[in-house]
Amino acid sequence: MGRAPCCDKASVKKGPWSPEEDAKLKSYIEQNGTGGNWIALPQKIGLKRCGKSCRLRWLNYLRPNIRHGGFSEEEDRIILSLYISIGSRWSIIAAQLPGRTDNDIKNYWNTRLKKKLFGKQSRKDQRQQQQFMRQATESNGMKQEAAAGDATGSSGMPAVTYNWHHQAMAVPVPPVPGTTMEGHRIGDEVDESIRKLLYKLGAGPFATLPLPQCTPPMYEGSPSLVPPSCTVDTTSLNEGGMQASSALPALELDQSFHFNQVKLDGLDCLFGMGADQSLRWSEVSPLVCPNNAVASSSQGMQQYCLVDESANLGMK
DNA sequence: AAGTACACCAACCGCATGAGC
DNA sequence: CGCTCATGCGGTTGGTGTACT
Repeated sequence: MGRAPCCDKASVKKGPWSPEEDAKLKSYIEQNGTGGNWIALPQKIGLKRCGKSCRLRWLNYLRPNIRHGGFSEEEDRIILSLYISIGSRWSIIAAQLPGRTDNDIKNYWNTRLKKKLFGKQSRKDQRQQQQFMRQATESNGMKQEAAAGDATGSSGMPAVTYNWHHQAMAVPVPPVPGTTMEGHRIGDEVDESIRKLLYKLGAGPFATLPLPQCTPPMYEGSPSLVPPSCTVDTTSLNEGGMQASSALPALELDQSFHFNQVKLDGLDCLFGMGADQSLRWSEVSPLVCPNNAVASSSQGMQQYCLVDESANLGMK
């Protein structure tokens, strides 16, 4: 026995929204709000749409201050950082990017960012790269430094490539750790309720954005480099195991990492586990941890410093 | 020029959860 | 305490436009 449908599918219109429908929905909500009942809303305004569909349309397109497309490097970085710490919880990630919707971020991740990160270039990107290389060849006789110079992405040229392997190293490191393009620390933007939600959801110590806290593999056990409560030696991940220092309750840590292991399926290579070992922490770190871009990679120990948020949240 | 492949993204679907009764 | 219903969320699909062969 299946679940009862949320609306009568036979009498409900599906597919793309027309401008008239958009206008109806938008003007009604702007004047009256949703009334706390999405199911009843389409009937009230004479739309032959499912309530869920109305809600989605409003949240993703009609709501004020929605931005589409044109993700910045900074946004890329935030998305990646959050994805690494909490997985595919797009609504939470979206909450950190004003004007972005979870659907937008999800689409962006699935269609572009993932490829960018794992080195699979889209044809568009390949073309951009080829075009650039042609131009460079024509004008400069293929001078290497010309390409390297533009790789920063700061000149109006398309970045030399969107291939993550190149770009990660090319991403300019912001002057202030964890600073967004508007000059706010990301941590400052985190709504308290979201923090609580993250904690509740099992993100636990991950509830703090990793940007300011993560430490590159060059760390070799110096306590002075470790922010308070707990650390995780991810070298054990390479052995298929997980160990934690005593400061973090083992169960919680296990759950957190179980969650992340599941959710991060496909990100294995970030930890040197994947078949494609071409991605190294030194390449990832500038993107994930701009403040720690120093990473000289080869020492093997990937150290995440986890801040116990529970005290901050008044949960202890 | 036509057919095919690919990229992108809007929208749908179904599950999980919480609120209300 | 259990049921029902509405909402929110993440995964997936389908349509459309564009590039390639």
